[in-house]
Amino acid sequence: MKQPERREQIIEVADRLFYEQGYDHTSFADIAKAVKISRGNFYYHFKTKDEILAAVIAFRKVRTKAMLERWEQQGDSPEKRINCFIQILIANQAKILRHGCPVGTLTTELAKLGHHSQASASEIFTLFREWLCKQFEDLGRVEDADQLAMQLLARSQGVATLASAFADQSFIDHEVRQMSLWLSNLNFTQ
Amino acid sequence: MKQPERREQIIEVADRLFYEQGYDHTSFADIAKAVKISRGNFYYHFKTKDEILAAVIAFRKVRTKAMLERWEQQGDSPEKRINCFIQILIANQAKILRHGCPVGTLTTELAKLGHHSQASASEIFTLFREWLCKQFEDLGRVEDADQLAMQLLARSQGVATLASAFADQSFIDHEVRQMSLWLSNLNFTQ
DNA sequence: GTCTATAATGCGATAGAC
DNA sequence: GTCTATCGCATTATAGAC
Repeated sequence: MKQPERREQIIEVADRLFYEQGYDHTSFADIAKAVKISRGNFYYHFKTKDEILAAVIAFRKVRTKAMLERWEQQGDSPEKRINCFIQILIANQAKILRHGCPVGTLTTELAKLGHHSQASASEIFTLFREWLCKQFEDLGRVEDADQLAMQLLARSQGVATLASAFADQSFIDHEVRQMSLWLSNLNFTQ
Repeated sequence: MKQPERREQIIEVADRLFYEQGYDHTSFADIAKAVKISRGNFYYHFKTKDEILAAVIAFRKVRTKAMLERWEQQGDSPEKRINCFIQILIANQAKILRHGCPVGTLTTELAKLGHHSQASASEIFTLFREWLCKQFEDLGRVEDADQLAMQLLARSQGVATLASAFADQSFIDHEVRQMSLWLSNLNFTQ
C-alpha cells in the first residue's frame, strides 16, 4: 500500500481506539493489529506515541472544521445552526453513552498525564467555542456571545459525561430538548 | 505501624494519586513510594489493583455522604443547601483546574477501560443526585426535582471539564455566579 | 514498505527471609 | 508487618533481513 494511504489508515484507526479505550491504554500492538500490519512496520510510519497522538489531534481538527463549515451552510438562521451543534448529542448518542465526548475525554486524560499535547487537544474545544460565539453574535447577543457559547459547551459536555456514567439514553433526549427550548427563548430573555 | 492505620494511609494516597494521575496510569510503585513502603509490603495490604480501586471508591462514598450530611445541617433553607453544592467548584478550584472533577474523571476513565467498578464509581454521582433531588423537592419543585438535580449536576460537571481544558479560573467564578442566579430564580419560573 | 527478532524497561503479582 | 528478590508479561522502541 502507498505511504499516504497507510498513514491515513493508521490515523483513523488510532483516532477510533483512542476514543474507545483512551490514549494511554491503547498500545501500538492494538493499533497495528486493527490495521493488520506488524508492530515493526508501524514504526516506519510513526516513530513515537507522541507523534501519532499529534497526528490524531490534527486529523480531528480538520474534521471538526469541515463539520462546522457544513453546519454554516446547512442552517439558514443562527438558531438552526446552533441546533446543529446541540443535535450531535443525538447523532452520536450510542458512542457517547459508551465512551463520552471525544474532545472532553481526551483533554481530561492528557491533563492527568501531564502530556504536552493537552493544549493542542483543547484547541478542538476552541474551534467549537469560536463558531458558537459567532452564531450567538448573529443571533443578536453580541455582548455575551462568548459566555453563551461556553455555557452551551459546558452543558453538553456535562450531559455526555453523566449520560455515560448512568448509561442513560433518555437523559440525552431530555437535555437536548431542554437546550433547544433554552435557545429558542434566548431572544426574549436578554 | 498498625494494620488499620497503614491501610487507611494507603487508601488516602491512592485516592489522591488516582485523582491526579488517573487510575490506570498510577502504578503500585507510585503508591508504595508515596507511602514510603516497599512494593512487596504493599501486597500484604492489597492483593490486586482492583481491590485498592474498590477501597478508594468505598472511601470516597463515605466521605461524600459525610459531606452531604454536613451541608444538610449547615444550610437552613434548601436554596442555601444547594448553594453549598455549587460552591464546591470554588472551594476545590485549584484542584479542579488541574485534574477536573474527581467523580466525573474516574467514571469516564473506568468506562473507557471497560472496568467492572465503573457502575460502583457512578454511585458517587447517585449520592449527589439523590441529595440534590431532595433539596429541589423541599424547594417546592416536586414534579421536576430529579430533572433539576441532573441538570445542575451536568452543568457543574461541564464547568469542571472546560475550566480544566482551558485552564480558566475566571470561567468557574462566572459560571458559579450564573448557577446561583439560576437557582434563586427557580421559584418564580415554574 | 513490510517483516521477524530482540533489546530495554516497567508493570502486576508471588515467595520467602526476618 | 516489612523487606529483598524474582517471575512472567506487556510495553515502547530498534536492528536488520527481504
